[in-house]
Amino acid sequence: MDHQYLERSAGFLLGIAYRHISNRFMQKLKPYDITPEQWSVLYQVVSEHGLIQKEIGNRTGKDKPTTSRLLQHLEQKGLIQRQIGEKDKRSVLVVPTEKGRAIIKETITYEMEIIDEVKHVMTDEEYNHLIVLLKQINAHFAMLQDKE
Amino acid sequence: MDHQYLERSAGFLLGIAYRHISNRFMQKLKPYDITPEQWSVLYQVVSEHGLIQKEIGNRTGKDKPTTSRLLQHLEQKGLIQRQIGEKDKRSVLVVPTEKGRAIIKETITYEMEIIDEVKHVMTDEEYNHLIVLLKQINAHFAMLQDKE
DNA sequence: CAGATATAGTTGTCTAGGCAACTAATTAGT
DNA sequence: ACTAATTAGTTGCCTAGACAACTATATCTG
Repeated sequence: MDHQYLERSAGFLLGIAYRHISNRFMQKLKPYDITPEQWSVLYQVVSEHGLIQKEIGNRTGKDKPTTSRLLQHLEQKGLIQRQIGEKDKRSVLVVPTEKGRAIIKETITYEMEIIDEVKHVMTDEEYNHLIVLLKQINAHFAMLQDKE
Repeated sequence: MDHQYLERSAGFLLGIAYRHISNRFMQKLKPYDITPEQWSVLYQVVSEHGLIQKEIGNRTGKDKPTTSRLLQHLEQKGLIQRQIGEKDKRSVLVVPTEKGRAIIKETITYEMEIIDEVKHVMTDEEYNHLIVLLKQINAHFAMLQDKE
């Protein structure tokens, strides 16, 4: 049994890379009392006003319970507000607070720094290719899920 | 604020891809009562007899507490055994049980199936390139950690 | 050799996320 | 219009993982 085998496994390497990048971002976000996952959700809320939770989950690749609880945390921290949908009363519309907007504005540069760090070990062209490949992987597995 | 921005973020897309692949593997492993993360640790234990926990953590990209608890789970399931190092009594040597070996042998094809699925949305050349890029990212961030 | 430092591992606490079970509101089907 | 099926969201339970604090052994240094 060759222990090097996993070194050729995309899933395995992807997990390690994700944890590295997430941890790096977390370090930078420490002064703002927000985690990378909370950041990605808050980012969506700030970028489009009044999204429903389902759509936020879709855009961030998170399931309903995870989205629900991340939003609970963001609400407790006073970064978002939730209101019941007027048209569809099952849904919850999410809007950012001023504090929420401010945090994204102040921290967006850190996210860009992470991208720059990744780009340090490859060419721009390679980075773009990486993005394309990751999107293709995500589209493929998202499709598989929907089929069920 | 453009919500499409995160669509260009490697860290963000990496997280989604990792979760997709991990979930897919988890489905396939369900009959064997083992998770993808436990699998990756067990795989290392099977591939090299008598590794210490630290080394297993290094090879799987996991920290000490995570490795410790994953091995606790594997031990409870009777897939590995732990023994105190003879030379260095701080360390714990990990060896697989017959049951542990058997599970890896029976499930290695599922891991290969996942790789094949990923390869369905790209060429072999692109897959190889993806692996190289991920390794470069991992090497970069691993280096940053060691510096501290 | 003694005291300081480093290393291997464990445990506690918290967040993220997967799954299942649940409520409440909406839409389909007859 | 009424029941059935679907959809949005929440909660509980479990695993993974980040961090800090801790124990115990090993190594380094004066």
